[in-house]
Amino acid sequence: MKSEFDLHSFLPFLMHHASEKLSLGFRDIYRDRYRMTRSEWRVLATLGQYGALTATEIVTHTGLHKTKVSRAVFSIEKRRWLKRYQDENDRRVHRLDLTTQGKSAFTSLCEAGVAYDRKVRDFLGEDEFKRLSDLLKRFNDL
Amino acid sequence: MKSEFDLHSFLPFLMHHASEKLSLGFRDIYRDRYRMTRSEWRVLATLGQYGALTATEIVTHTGLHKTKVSRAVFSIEKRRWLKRYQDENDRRVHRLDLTTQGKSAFTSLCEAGVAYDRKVRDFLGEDEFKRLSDLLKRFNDL
DNA sequence: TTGATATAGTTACATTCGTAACTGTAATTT
DNA sequence: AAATTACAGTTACGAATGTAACTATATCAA
Repeated sequence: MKSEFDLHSFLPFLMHHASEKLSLGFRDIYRDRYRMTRSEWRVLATLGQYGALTATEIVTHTGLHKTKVSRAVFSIEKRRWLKRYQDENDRRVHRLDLTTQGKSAFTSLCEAGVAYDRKVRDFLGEDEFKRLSDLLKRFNDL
Repeated sequence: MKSEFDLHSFLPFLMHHASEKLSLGFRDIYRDRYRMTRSEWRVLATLGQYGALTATEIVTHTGLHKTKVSRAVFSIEKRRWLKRYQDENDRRVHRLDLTTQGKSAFTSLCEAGVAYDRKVRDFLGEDEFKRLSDLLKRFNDL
């Protein structure tokens, strides 16, 4: 069958491959160290970085589906890595805040993240790394 | 909490976002047109492009997990878009080949793929598009 | 006020996924 | 050739996912 279409040069395919390779490399770390899922890692990282947030704010920051956030929050709470505080003005809302344990897990994974980042930078080279980051950011506007 | 780590500049995160944006844009097409999943689309595209293959060869080409391929093949077969032919020399193996209907679905999606590709090219600009493709390909060696 | 609409977050359900175990066949070793 | 090992592909099962429906609360409009 003849065609001008080639799956292996199709950008969604290429991008997905690269993305999986990259994500799984880091996932091994948080999975092996803490048995965390990707959603959990992202929620932890967001709370670690921005401090106390509501679930909806986490959705905004991460782009995760709200059910994923809900479940991730529940499971992080079960580990006693975060606590909920009911908002006084709006009782639908819970402010979510990492506990000391949660913060220390976050710190530990941040270090791993920085190391992983360095590894990728070295692999691509600093210029290419920067170029790729900039290109990827453009997709927010697609 | 202070840290040199920033989730929003973390390459796995950036890449995953861009990848989802890109993949879902095209997924809408094959999902709405044929109610296909991503695995099914990839299997179809691979068979369309390379002609008759075995399931293992599809795994090699696509990087899909073999259970995904097995299920996708089954479901494409159910639509009568492919037929199996048992290999004469090795009875474990099935040669998978698209039917006329399968080929015509492939052709139709190829056209959509080319159009989508053009849209992304226009968005990024030809040079940047090329640069991005090349960068992504490097991740195969990571 | 009351009724309608919107929002925060959770839950139920059906679908999809990955791991591991399995079946059947082929290749290799003894 | 019998026993072992390797491989193609499928299936069972538990975990994760997305959609849609739901609960509770807040906001808006009449």
